[in-house]
Amino acid sequence: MIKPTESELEILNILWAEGPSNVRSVNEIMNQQKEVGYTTTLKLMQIMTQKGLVERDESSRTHIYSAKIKAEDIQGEMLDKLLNSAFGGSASKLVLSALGSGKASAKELEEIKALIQKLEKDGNQ
Amino acid sequence: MIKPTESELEILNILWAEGPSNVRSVNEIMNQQKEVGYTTTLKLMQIMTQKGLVERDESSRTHIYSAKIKAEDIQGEMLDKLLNSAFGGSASKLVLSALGSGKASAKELEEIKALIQKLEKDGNQ
DNA sequence: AATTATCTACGAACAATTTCGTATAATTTA
DNA sequence: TAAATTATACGAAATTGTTCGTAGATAATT
Repeated sequence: MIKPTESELEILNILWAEGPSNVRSVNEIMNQQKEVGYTTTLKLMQIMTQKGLVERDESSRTHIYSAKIKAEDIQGEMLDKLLNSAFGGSASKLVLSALGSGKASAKELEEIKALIQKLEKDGNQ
Repeated sequence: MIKPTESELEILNILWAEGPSNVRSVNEIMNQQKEVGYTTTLKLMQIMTQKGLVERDESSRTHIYSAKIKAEDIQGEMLDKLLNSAFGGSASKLVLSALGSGKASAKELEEIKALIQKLEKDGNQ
């Protein structure tokens, strides 16, 4: 699978959140965080099309782009990379670090607990 | 805080694992994975010194480098970045993805469960 | 003491990524 | 319909990161 660069990932995130979009609206969302020229975003999205990261509907003048890869796939891959590059392969260290920062809500903690219980049950069979 | 590049992170990992080291030994460990010239590693470590990522003891001809930042700090920072760049800020999605890949042992799952319980308890007070 | 090995410093080539200017075409507005 | 706006395409500059060659100093070996 093709690995997106930093900027490409930003765009993918927008497409995942917003669904199929044109360059202008992607660029506007990008600009909420940092200033980026329109043609910069355009160029990136063109490159992403070439790489097969996004799909482009050219039926009208304003092209519509949509993410071609699933968020989960990239997430899993990047997580794996981080796991090995920064956490020495220890998933628990990573999880502990993630939970420790206090970013998960009570409901989310429940979800995680439920998954752990399931994993433990399956593991014992 | 300064964000290390890919290569710099590799070196930091070695320094975290091995403790204070000279360029040669870092380079040798690097070479176990991929071929890298000695001066390449040297240059990287010099740059890292400038950036303040490592500290250098110059008291003898062969300089000794040690990581200046804690593994936990970088880990937390990189995790945070990944969280926002690839998981839309949802810590639970990240954790679920990490646990789902089956990389955590039974003992690790217990650790995580214990932390969750602690978090839930603290949160209710 | 001369040769060889090992070390740092440093510039610069190379590569990947990001940014944007300019050209050109289509559409909308005045 | 002329002018202004809004698109895409594309080349190339700018930026960032990586790699390494060469020079010069110090230390070890013969």
